[in-house]
Amino acid sequence: MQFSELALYLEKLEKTSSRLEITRILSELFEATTSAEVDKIVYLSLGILAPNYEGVLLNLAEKMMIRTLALAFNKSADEVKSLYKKSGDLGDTAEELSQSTVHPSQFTVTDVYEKLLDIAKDNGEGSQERKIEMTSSLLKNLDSLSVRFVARIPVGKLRLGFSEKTIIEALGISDTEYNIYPDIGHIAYLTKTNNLKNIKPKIGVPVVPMLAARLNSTTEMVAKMGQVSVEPKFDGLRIFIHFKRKDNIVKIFTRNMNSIPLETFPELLGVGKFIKAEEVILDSEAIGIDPTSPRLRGAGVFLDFQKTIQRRRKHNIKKTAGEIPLQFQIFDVLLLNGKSLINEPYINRRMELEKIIIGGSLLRVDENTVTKDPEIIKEMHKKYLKMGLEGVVVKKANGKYVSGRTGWNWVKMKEEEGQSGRLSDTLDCIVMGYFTGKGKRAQFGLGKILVGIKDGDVIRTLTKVGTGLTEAMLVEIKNRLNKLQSKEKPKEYEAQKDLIPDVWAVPSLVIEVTADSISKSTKHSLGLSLRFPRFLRIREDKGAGDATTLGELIWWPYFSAKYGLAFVGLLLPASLIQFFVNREVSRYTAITGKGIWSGFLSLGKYFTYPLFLLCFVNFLWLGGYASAGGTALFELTRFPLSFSDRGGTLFWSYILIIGFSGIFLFSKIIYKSLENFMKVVSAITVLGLIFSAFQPEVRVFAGEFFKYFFNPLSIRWPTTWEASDSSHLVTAIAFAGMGGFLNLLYSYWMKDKGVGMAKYTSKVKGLLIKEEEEVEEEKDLVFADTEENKIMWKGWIKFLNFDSLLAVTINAITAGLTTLLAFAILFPKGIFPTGWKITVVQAQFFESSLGYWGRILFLLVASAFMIDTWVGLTDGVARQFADFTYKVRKLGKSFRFWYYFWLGFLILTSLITITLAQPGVLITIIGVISIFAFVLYIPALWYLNYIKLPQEYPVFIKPKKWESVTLLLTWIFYLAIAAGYLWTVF
DNA sequence: TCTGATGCGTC
DNA sequence: GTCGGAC
DNA sequence: GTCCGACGACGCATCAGA
Repeated sequence: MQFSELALYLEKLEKTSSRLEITRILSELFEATTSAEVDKIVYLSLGILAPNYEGVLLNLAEKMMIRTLALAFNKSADEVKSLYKKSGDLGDTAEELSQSTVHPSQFTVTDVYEKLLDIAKDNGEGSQERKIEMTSSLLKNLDSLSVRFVARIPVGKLRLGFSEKTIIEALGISDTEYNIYPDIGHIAYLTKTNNLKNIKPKIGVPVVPMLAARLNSTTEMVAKMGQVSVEPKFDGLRIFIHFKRKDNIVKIFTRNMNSIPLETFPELLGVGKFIKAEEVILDSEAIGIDPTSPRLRGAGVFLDFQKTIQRRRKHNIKKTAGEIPLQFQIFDVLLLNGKSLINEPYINRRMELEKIIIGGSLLRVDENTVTKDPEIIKEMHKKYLKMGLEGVVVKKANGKYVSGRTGWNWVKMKEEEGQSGRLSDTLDCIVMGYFTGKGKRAQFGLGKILVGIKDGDVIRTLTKVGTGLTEAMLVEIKNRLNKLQSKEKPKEYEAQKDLIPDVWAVPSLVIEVTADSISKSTKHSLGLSLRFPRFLRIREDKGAGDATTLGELIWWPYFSAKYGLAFVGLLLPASLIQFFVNREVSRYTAITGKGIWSGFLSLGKYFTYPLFLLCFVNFLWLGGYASAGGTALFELTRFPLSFSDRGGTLFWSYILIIGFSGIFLFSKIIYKSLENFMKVVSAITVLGLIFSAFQPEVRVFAGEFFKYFFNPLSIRWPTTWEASDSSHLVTAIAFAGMGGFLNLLYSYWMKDKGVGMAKYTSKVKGLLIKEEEEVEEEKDLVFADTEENKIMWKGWIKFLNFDSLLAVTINAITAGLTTLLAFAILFPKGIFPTGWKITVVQAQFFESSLGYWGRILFLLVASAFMIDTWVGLTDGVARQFADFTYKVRKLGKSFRFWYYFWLGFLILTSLITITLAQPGVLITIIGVISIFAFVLYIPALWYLNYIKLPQEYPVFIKPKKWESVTLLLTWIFYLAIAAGYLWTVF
């Protein structure tokens, strides 16, 4: 057949949209074809030269075709490009160009096919030029209509409205043969020559894979499929393994029926050792495993898709295979010892699988749950998401292996019911410009849009979006953007050169976008991008100034990361400034030997009573620390299995609280045991954080990070501000250096440490420790103005400064490191921890550097850290309260009585309050109140230490002038924060 | 020998 | 991979 | 429900050209 004749058919096909009509025309075409050419016609009309698994590639596509057309029709590449922009189709462009030239010779279909095959075969040095020349001479010798279609073939876009399925229908056959012998050209040939007979899957020939439809309602699943098998969905590569023991044949195919050379996955060379059968075809998902993780019962820790895909390579295989070992999650068997299992019910196929697979670190049969209960599907879905997997695949229990996505046999579910993407929040992005569409989209003049996010004053590209747009929306957006059109790139935009849209738009239009996850990007100027982005809607209510900023993309586990770099600059001053408060608190105790509340009380009840009330309310919520520890333990143990996050957290929190309350009973000097325990826990935490921070993936971010860390002046505030944001920010500032009422605890720890005059007062001991002498209220210990005392005083002050500075510095370091890690690890992955998840997510810091055991270690340390904080606070607060009540009302009870009274009260309160809210919320309450506490009591500290005590004690204890200046500045700092907070909230 | 452009294939 | 349009 | 064709990010391979 002359190619020109085929072209007439193709033109007719292109014009018709009805599939019935297309099918009719195709059968007419096949009727008119000889059996010798039918395969070539089929291939060419699909834009291919051979079935995928033969790996015939032209290596000539869009850009090269533009050059080809320029060469063939004597135009400049720019001229071709601009025509292409307009038509959106290189075939149409080629046709248009070819009309002005003569086409001397004619080619048959076979001629064209063979010439293209020659082009495909060429490679090596100079091949690009030769390919272009060959293609160009082919086009020059065809009539214009043929040129249209031949030019489209290399680009792989025939746009005729049909593909394999329709061809099969046109051939008048069922798809069963094609599905197990997916060479459409050969099938057409066999049909034409009446040789198509029943065949079965064959080793070395791929099977068209069965795909999962999507549904995110579990009840619908059960309604459609009845009894189902629920299985994890891994984020790896779909791999078919063909194995024949005789001659040790191993062949591998992908989802698209491409064959992969066995050298790519050397671990499969010896796969026969793990298969108890002579001959099998297995369906599986290959997924990379973290080689540093221990393999518990053979199972490893999964790497993400980006890592796994690196295994698909030709070079450096050995090294990469060591870094990214693959685990094959097997879930189906299609051929077993010569018998096709395709028509067996799924459950039976699985039973066979379990018999023949020797599970280990190479092959593993997916775990599954057979059920009819939508709730159980939901539970499994939740569980697998928690394990870091993609979701679930739900399979009809008695379904056959049906190639393609037809019917409700396999169903996948990624996101929660009712959600549109797996990202926890949708993003509001600024539309930076648009690209003219290709093919069908060309008529709308817009095919996709370039979208970005504000990063300070600059707007950086995040992703292109082209899916999710209806045709009406294409038009709508185009019209809007034309009004916002800008000849040049707006100067606040930053975009790399292969991301220049056809039309720039001034920042104004905001759209809502969703996606599955956030990935690191080298292509987009933001350094991040979206996996599977899709358009949701135009945000009519938002202008460019309201769009999501870079800072809003993360939520620092310690309340700060939500503002990303914008917050970082505040961190260092916020942690260090508390030094001045700590120092005054401890100074008072060192001089008088008394707790700080005694000092406040000496100032009068009208000041102290309200302050105490505030303090009292504040510490009702300290159970938040215990429940944060509980979250970590629940995550670690996953026990009790059936409990929700909340239930499990409460369960472990109660165990922790009750367990650790023992310290109060048995400890000789409570402060000592707390501090020793804390030392160990802190050391592990800090070392782990430092170690994690030195991992290469974190180091990359360090430069950028520290620039902001040490230069608070470069803080860029997020443009949107919600009341809850203010609370988080204020809390972060308060906690950066352990602030608010917590600073007052210093006084009591100093007392127990016996610093200064406190060494002459008694210490609080455990309830069950026999006490020779009752702990009493402190005596008034005033020392004389002697040279000896002066020297002693200098020593105390040195110690106080050192101790306070040490505490503040450690806080600053941990806070800084955690922010860095959040920025480097959580941010790129798009993990925004909230509520119960805060502690758990931080485990990823350790996991990223120390692997599986790092995670375990972190969760253990985190729970220890949190419960220890709770114990420490409960003890300290009980003393504050006891100090206060003992002094205020002489009820005839001892200090020790009041201490244990408040201890009991606080433990009880913790047990109750942790049921009311998540740990994050509880801790936020403490943080916000703390800021106001500073404003109230810093002046009181000043009065006590700078005015009152110098009147009663020797003059040498009077602080220096500049010290009162630092205290004043500190007070102003907190005053400003508190005022700012009130201002944004109200 | 390195880098950018282009193509192809995975999800 | 996601999504919308045509049938 | 089915099929088709718009569109996404990103990793590796190859070739051209500095």
